[in-house]
Amino acid sequence: MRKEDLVFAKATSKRLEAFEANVHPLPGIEDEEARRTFIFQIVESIRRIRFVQQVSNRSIAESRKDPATDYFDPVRAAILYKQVGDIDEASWLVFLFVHFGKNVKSGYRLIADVYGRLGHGRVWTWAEVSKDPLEFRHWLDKNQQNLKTLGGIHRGFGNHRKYQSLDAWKPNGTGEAVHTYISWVTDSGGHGKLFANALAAADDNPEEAFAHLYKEMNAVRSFGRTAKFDYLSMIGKLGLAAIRPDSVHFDGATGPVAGARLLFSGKLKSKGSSKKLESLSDSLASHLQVDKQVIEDSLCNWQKSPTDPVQFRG
DNA sequence: ATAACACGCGAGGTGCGGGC
DNA sequence: GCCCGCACCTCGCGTGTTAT
Repeated sequence: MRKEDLVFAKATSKRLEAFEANVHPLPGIEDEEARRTFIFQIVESIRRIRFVQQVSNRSIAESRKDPATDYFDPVRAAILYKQVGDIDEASWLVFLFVHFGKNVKSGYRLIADVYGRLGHGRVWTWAEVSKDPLEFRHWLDKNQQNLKTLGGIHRGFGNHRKYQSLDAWKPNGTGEAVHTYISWVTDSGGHGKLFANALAAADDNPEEAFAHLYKEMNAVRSFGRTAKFDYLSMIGKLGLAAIRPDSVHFDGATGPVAGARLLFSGKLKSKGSSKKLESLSDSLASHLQVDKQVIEDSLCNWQKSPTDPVQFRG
């Protein structure tokens, strides 16, 4: 661990003790090994979540926007578009990033080849795709097989999206997800207005606006708990809207809930509603002075091996 | 050795019914 | 009405096994 991480780990340790004394016991980390591992996971989560901000502060090559090159990176591309004030294109890239994810083997190849129409000239920019979503779906339908295997190159979804289908017409396929996303956004008149409306409804409270959008985003087909949370968190981190997770949002989660169960009850199997675990986790985030996403993320990773610090992969 | 195949599974999603 | 738990669905991936 780097020096500043150690300083932070020490502070976190103190705050955990205060939480145990004043709010709720943490039987899951009574064991010293488990406690060290949990703190380690928090440090790791913060590092990953800060990564986006750090990248934003460095200069980014223009080729990151180009799906025809190996440099294509949807997050860096989104940062570049945001820097020139193109909120629509930046947010659209965040959507693609969350929908397809980053595959362990093929990286962003699937996003690049959907966004870049398999290298056939034009790009499915927000302007193009939102103008005629049906045209996109027909293109997707025609290129199902090509997207999967053209040139002997495998293109896959990321681990978080392993249940997602590339299908253009199925209710839970990519076509429907893209189409419902476009409708959701254009119904408000674009991303800028969509986010502005949410902030206005929330009196500019970043957490309330997040909660508002989290509910609204049910309109996007196949975007469940994880995708909504990741999308809106990323929109916030990139500064595309001044929003921030209001809660760990445990509704329908498995991994993070298991982590919370273990932390707050000491057992993986125990009674106790996920609503209760959710509010305890939210409270923990506040006490540790970290973003809700940090707790959500670290609980999930910690629970996989509670006494053994494993570096996050994939 | 490499490809084709089979199988179990997962930081998931949706819908429904029961309990409060 | 909210919240919970459950059953059932989904689909590509990793892993191991069998066929070339």
